[in-house]
Amino acid sequence: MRVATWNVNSLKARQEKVDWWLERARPDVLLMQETKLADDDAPLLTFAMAGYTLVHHGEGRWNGVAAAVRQDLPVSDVVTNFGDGPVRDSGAGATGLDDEDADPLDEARMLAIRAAGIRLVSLYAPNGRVVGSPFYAGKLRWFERLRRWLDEAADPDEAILMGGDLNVAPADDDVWSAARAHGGTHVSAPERAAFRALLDWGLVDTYRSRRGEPGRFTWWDYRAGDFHANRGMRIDHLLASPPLADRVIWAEIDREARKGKPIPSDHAPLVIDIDEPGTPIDAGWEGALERIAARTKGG
DNA sequence: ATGTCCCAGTCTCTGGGA
Repeated sequence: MRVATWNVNSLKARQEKVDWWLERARPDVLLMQETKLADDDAPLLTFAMAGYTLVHHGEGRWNGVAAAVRQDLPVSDVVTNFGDGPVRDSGAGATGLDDEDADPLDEARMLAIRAAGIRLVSLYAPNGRVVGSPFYAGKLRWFERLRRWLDEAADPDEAILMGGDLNVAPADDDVWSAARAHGGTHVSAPERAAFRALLDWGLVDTYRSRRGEPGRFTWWDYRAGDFHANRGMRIDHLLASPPLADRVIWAEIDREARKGKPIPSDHAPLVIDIDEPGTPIDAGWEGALERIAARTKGG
């Protein structure tokens, strides 16, 4: 079982890159964020042609979360926006987040489904902009709502996998420079406490549980050659409940997807393989590609 | 380096967000 999460920074602009990556990595499930599409514009046919069912929760110009699931895996139990009702339309006429009444809990940032016996959640946490700003306060409120949803609607003894752009670098090893992180967000103590509250509930940071090295990031600013200088942050995560976390045999960030033309997203996909305990762990990405190709061929 | 990319509307440029 291969699951990935990727902030695509506009699914419309990135369709070709996403198609390429689905072919490259052949995930069973790809969780996506920042699709920037209304549900009516979700490219269901394009994903169907690639062999995937697309479940989409969007609002238009901003945000938007989705899950692409291998076509032969039935999808059930769809929940959007923590079950709190419809999000607001950010399309024509909307003023965006500058609206004083804007609340990230009214935005398309959460989608849960069940597939392959796993509860899968695609999450796009608010950016927060500047520590102490109303947007930062909204970010922390959103994390409180996420934790409450876990408390009320989920169970750490079941198979649950939460993936997404959480816009938090959990530790200093997860950022090129904690002192220079933009606006001080993503690394502040309250944000890291909000992340830890998810671990306290019972979730495991699957990437960190399998990969100890510092300086491995999922996001790099487009500007100033930050990607090539590896000035980035590890802010996209796959958090698993213990029954799943114990079976994670491999975790990787695919930097290849952040390179080349057409212009990629500013995030790279994070991917994990879940298999029987004791399955040998391949050294790197190419080995994992070979493993998935062999399994695909063998049925 | 105020550095780049996305989007929609004001529409071949601008402004907001990341």
